Amino acid sequence: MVDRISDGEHAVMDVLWDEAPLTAAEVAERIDPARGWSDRTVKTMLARLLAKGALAHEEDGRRYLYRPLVARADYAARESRKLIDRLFGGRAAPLVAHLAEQDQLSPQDIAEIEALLKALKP
Amino acid sequence: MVDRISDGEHAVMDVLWDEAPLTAAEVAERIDPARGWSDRTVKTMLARLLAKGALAHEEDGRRYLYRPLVARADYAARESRKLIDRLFGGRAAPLVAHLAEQDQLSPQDIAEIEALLKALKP
DNA sequence: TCCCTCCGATTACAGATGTAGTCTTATATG
DNA sequence: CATATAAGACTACATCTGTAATCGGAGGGA
Repeated sequence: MVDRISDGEHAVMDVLWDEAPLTAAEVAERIDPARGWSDRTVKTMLARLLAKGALAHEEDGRRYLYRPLVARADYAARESRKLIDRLFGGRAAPLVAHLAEQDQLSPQDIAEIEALLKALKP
Repeated sequence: MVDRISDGEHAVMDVLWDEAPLTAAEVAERIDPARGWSDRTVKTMLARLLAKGALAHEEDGRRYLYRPLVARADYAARESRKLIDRLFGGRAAPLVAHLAEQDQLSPQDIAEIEALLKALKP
């Protein structure tokens, strides 16, 4: 049911992934001010996310409390897979290789990833 | 100038990243048949990619030869960075951690990445 | 020479997206 | 009690995308 979360919708999900449930007004307060959104825009995003099943809402007096229905990790997994499929032939290693070539890995990143991989090995 | 390459446009870029220059008809032949596109659709994509500066074309008699202006690696870098910024707080290590947790790394991936990282270290 | 065909250019049109504005209704306040 | 507000519901509208169809001109065959 949750087809695709657009970039704008993602900003709303981000807020609710950090803290939920929240009212529409509370979500609007927490949206990255850099977007310069009016609260109407936030309400539109909430309505669209509800319609596509990414959020649930429960009544709280005469307003709603919104809560995510998709987990951030699930969404991240889907998006990562799409990127890897589209750009790296479906395999993760070329993505890491790519990041490495582009110097997008700090020494700290490298250390962390090595530790991770070590832990993964049988 | 190359703002965003949509999913459909990406299918066309993929063909031209593999082989260029090509005529519109040649691109159409090479598009993944799974898309079921008419050649009109391919022409539309070519026109849009031209307009947004992702392709160049040169005349060849009464038709054009198209070639990419953005490199696949550059595009991959931009898209990877966007994903990492949006979903992983701008750091690559959590992405790899995430792939690991989701069992999206095969033993071969792990071996390859380890070798890569080893080579990166001073 | 005249028409058919193949190409690019232009136009179409519905659904998604960004970005709100207006309508309706149920409280809260004077 | 009457009315101003504030929430959600519905509507708006331009742009981007997917997916073509149509128009107009240049070459090639009859």
